Amino acid sequence: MKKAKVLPCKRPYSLGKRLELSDKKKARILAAARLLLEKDGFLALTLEILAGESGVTRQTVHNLFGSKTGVLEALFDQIAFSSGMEQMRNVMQQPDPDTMLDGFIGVFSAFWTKNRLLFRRIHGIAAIDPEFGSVLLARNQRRLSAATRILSVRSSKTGENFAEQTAQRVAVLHALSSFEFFDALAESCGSADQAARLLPGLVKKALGM
Amino acid sequence: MKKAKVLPCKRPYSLGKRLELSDKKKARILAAARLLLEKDGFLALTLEILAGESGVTRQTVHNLFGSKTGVLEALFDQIAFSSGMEQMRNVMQQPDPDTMLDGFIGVFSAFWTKNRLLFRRIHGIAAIDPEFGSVLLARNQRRLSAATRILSVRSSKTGENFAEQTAQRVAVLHALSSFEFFDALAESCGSADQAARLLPGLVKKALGM
DNA sequence: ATTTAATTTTACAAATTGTAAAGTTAAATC
DNA sequence: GATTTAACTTTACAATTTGTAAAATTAAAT
Repeated sequence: MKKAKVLPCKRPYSLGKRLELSDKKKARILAAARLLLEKDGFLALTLEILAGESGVTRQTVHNLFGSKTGVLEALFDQIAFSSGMEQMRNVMQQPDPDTMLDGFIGVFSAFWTKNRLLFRRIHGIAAIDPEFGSVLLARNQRRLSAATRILSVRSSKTGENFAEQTAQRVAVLHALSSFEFFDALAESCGSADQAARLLPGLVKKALGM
Repeated sequence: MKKAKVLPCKRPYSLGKRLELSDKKKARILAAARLLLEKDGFLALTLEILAGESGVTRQTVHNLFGSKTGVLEALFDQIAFSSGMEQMRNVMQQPDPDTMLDGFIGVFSAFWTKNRLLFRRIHGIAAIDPEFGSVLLARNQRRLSAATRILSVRSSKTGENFAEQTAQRVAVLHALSSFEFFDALAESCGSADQAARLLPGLVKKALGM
């Protein structure tokens, strides 16, 4: 005789501790993904290895992130929204545009330094995979609008209000504060710290300040 | 009765026309690889599709290039050693360092402009795959030594012979003449041509000239 | 004790890269 | 023109990896 399958009458159920555990696993997976990505690169990072390093099964990775690129997008979001970037708030509230500019450069130098290898991989993925590339555009956009604001405020304060020149300066500042340039400069200098020391003066000279 | 298999007594054989045909196929494959790479990126480029577009079988691609990355390395070599770069000879033979510098910037601006999408992909692959990354280092090295020469000659002519400052300038010039910076600047400006127009002045200001 | 849902286990399909062998074809040589 | 040579194709197969799906397990919530 079959056991009659009882129809589940829905009962309220809050996740509580189970959600905590799940979040911890998510965090472990992202941490492992970061290490593996930095160490061996995107091609060598398989979900099998990632799951093994995280202490879960491959299917759990799928359940939590949907796909391989899903893991990377989550990792990118985690980095972008947390460590180091919250200081941009303060920077953008400074009254003096020169102080803003220094803060802007400083925050991004620190950010690129801290996450250099990871961003190199992530930008690499964006460069080879147009679909993933769109993920980065939003971030770039925010840096662009910050650069625009800084230079607009400055040009209105100094009175030199040529729209064209400001647009050109914005482009230059945006390019000089990009990860790509920072990484290239750090490579040329021999260290990210040296690049961070060089950058502020370089930017000012390039902007003609 | 079996046909006795005749032992091949080696006879001289020069490839002649067959080599030509083979080279044409190679060229067709590389051309198709470039288009596909630029259009859809590295992940979407499969050997199956590449073979189809080139009018050969997948195994022929393997025979000619060994592997997928083999195709890319061959493509990279083809670009790096041919189109546009031969002008660097002339540039480096100029007597005046300022002329050299202008030529240096000009040649690379044109080179990056011409191969922008392709280099974006190639640098992307290098960024995600450490093994492939080493392929780019040699090229970067040649640009670095050119930058070093230009600035050394210049500092010895102007008399300002501080080794430290020259080293710093070399690093800056190397970073400002990198593909990564050019691509970022072109993105900010809206076009590669505009970036190419901006770059010479920017470099001079950044180098304090 | 029962219900719930996260996680694991297990199984499978599809795509892709890579390898290998036999057969085909056309150029080069005699 | 017949034979040799090697590029190329055809065909087949193995390995890896991603992605999907269902049942079984487990531990938390009720």
